[in-house]
Amino acid sequence: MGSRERRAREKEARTEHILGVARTLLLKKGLHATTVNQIAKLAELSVGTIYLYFKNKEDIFAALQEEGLMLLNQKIVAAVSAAATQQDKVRAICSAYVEFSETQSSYYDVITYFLSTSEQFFPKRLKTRIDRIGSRILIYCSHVLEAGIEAGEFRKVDARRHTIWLWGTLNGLIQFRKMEATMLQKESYRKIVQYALDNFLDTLVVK
Amino acid sequence: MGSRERRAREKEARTEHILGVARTLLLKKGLHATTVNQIAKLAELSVGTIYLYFKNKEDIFAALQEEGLMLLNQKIVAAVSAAATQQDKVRAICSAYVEFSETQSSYYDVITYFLSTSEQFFPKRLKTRIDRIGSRILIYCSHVLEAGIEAGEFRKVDARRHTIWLWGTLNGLIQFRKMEATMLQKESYRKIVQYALDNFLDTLVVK
Amino acid sequence: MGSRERRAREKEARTEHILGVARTLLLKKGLHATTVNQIAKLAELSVGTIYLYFKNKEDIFAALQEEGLMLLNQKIVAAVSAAATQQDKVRAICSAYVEFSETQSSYYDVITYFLSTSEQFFPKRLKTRIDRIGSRILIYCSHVLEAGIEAGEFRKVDARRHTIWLWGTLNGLIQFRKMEATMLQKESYRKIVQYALDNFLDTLVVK
Amino acid sequence: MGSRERRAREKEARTEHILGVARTLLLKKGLHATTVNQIAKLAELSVGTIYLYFKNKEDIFAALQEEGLMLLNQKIVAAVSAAATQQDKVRAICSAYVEFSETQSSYYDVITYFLSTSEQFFPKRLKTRIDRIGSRILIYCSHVLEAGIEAGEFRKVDARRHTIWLWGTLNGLIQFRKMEATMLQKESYRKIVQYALDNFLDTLVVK
DNA sequence: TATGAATGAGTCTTCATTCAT
DNA sequence: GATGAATGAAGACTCATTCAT
Repeated sequence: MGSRERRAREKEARTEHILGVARTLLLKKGLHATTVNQIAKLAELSVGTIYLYFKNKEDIFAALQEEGLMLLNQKIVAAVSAAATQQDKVRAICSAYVEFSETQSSYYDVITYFLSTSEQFFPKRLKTRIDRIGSRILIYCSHVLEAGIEAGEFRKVDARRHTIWLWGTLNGLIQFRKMEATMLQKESYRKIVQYALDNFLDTLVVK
Repeated sequence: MGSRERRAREKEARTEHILGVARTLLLKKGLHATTVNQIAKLAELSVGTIYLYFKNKEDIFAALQEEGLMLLNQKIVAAVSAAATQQDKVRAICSAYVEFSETQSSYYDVITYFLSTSEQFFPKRLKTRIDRIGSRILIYCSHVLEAGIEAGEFRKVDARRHTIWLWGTLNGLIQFRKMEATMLQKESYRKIVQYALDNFLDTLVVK
Repeated sequence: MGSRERRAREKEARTEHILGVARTLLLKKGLHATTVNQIAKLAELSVGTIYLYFKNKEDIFAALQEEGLMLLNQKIVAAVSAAATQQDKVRAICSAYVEFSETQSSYYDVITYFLSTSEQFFPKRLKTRIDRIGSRILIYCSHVLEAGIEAGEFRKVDARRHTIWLWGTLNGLIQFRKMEATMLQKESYRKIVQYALDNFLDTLVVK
Repeated sequence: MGSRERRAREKEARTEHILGVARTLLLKKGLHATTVNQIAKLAELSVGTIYLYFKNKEDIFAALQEEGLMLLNQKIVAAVSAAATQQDKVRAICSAYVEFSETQSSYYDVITYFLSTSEQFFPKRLKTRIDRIGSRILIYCSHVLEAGIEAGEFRKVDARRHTIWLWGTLNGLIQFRKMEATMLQKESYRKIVQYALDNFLDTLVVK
């Protein structure tokens, strides 16, 4: 009987579908302005059905966030493995991150949306679960720097702090994308990121 | 007649008062949980009166943001003038910024709250007005770098880009404060900021 | 300024009005089937207005109950003072109680409705407040029996227990009114009450 | 073929099973909070199946009530047959009733739940069917009193009315159990029942 | 100017019932 | 017979905004 299997697959497909719609709405209208009724309508489902797949409105968005962080993690790991030198690995991380913020912009926005949403919406329970995934990524990137140091390719910096610095920088600069037209005066934020990365590597690479 | 004057002054005082209350509530409860009725009650005014001074709930929070940016601008200018060397001026900017984000955390949060809130809450009209104030600050900081370059104290970097890089970094790292307990593993984000600044200056200062 | 006064009076009138509508609906449809929307509609008010006068659906019905118990208390006290002999006072209590259950049947039903609604709907807080009013009535009735005993009109019974017995009996029998057509086979429950009271007094009065 | 038989037996067993679950839930959570989905889950059946055995949610609870009254009837008959004197038979009825209200409190509550629920939940059709079973119990008890009168053990009272009085009293007092902590001031309601019964028998027994 | 009672559309969530498989 | 996913009307409650006083 593939019936049970088919059911399971359909269930997952439906879940994905709802999540997709929710993501779209969240990013178009923001967290609070996105209502369950809207999600239902856009998903062409009844409200009740939404609640069959998710316990809560909260649950929907938490799922979205986890999904996003997982995906980011994968992208970074993949990018790093494809790179040869340690310096290239660092560049790869940045590219992966920036690219993720663009191609998966919906996910990226959801993540930062909640990063900056201090405990107001999410209960601690969900917050920490998500922070943990973030930590995993952080540790992974630190390892890359450490490897570079051990390989003699990088100077003996504080790997952890350097990583946090890099990450903060990326987050901060990516946020400026929304201001390309105004504050950046039409200069592509990507060029700024590239500029920052080059300078960052200057502090790191042994010459 | 000083009567008209007095009235104008009273009007402004009232406006300030409402804004103060709104800020308090916004930061305690978040944007959505702050209701006009609450503002009215805490301000010991009637709801109607609030609408006499502000067209909208939206308007209240936009005013809050402008106020905040103005204040930030002042702080930075003051900090810079107090510093002697160009390097100190840069350090002063950072301190001022981080301090502002802590001591005037209410204002800082309001600013970033909306910075990261893509057109969700504010109509474009308000957004650009705010970006413009941001630009002014940016330009001011660029001038400090340029002055340092001209003085031979700094290397011939791209002042504008270096400034944006710095600002992005600061913003990004300040956001991590919320994660001191989790992702930063109890390390003070301030130390991270210091670490980043030292490294940043390494890319800038002529040795 | 009678303005503030008038406001207060209007406010109370409105409250009464809502309570009246709520009572009507509660008794016609039961607690759960009575919705705030219905109350609003029947009261020709908007839902929001209902919530201006009552914090909760719960609050509405609690108010109803207290009102009812207060009224009952008054009726009993009045009836007792009008009676001459102790025996007459006891009869007066019963009459008052039964009459209350008929003429103020709405109130009576609300009271017993909640008496029998074990903590499911009301939080303890409200339950005990109401029980307290009930206790007051109970004590008052006990005093009548005690007075009769002291006057040598009644036998030396346990006044408190005799009172509870009487009250239980009345409650139990009044409940049968709903079954006049079926279980009582068309005999008026009032006659049954009369019969019970006569026999009850036989256990009490010194002959 | 025993097949048809077996099927009938299985059907009945299933019905009993559902009823059992429904009773459990009803008493744990109250009528309104008990949902058909819950019943299905606890019964390890699908919702659809529930609707195969019962037309309605209403139907389930009506069946529950009938079951309960049947059981009560049995208990009373059994208790009476075990008693020797007529007085003991009356005491036996009371004990049986009070005990039923305690040990089978689930059933008792269901019965009174709906007794006091004027046509709110049940359509007349169901109400009268239930009243009829109640009547049967009433008549049976009357017979006990009549037998006592005929035996010269009881005074020549109106057997029917005396029975209703007794029953009303029991019901009324049992309701007070919920108020042991408050209105009864920690005195066991059972003692009150005993007290009432003793006094009741005083009006009945020939001395 | 100032008030604050009133509005009502809109929020999240529940649940009895149906029906295709 | 049995399943359980899907429905959608209905529930309690909120809140930005208006307007008669």
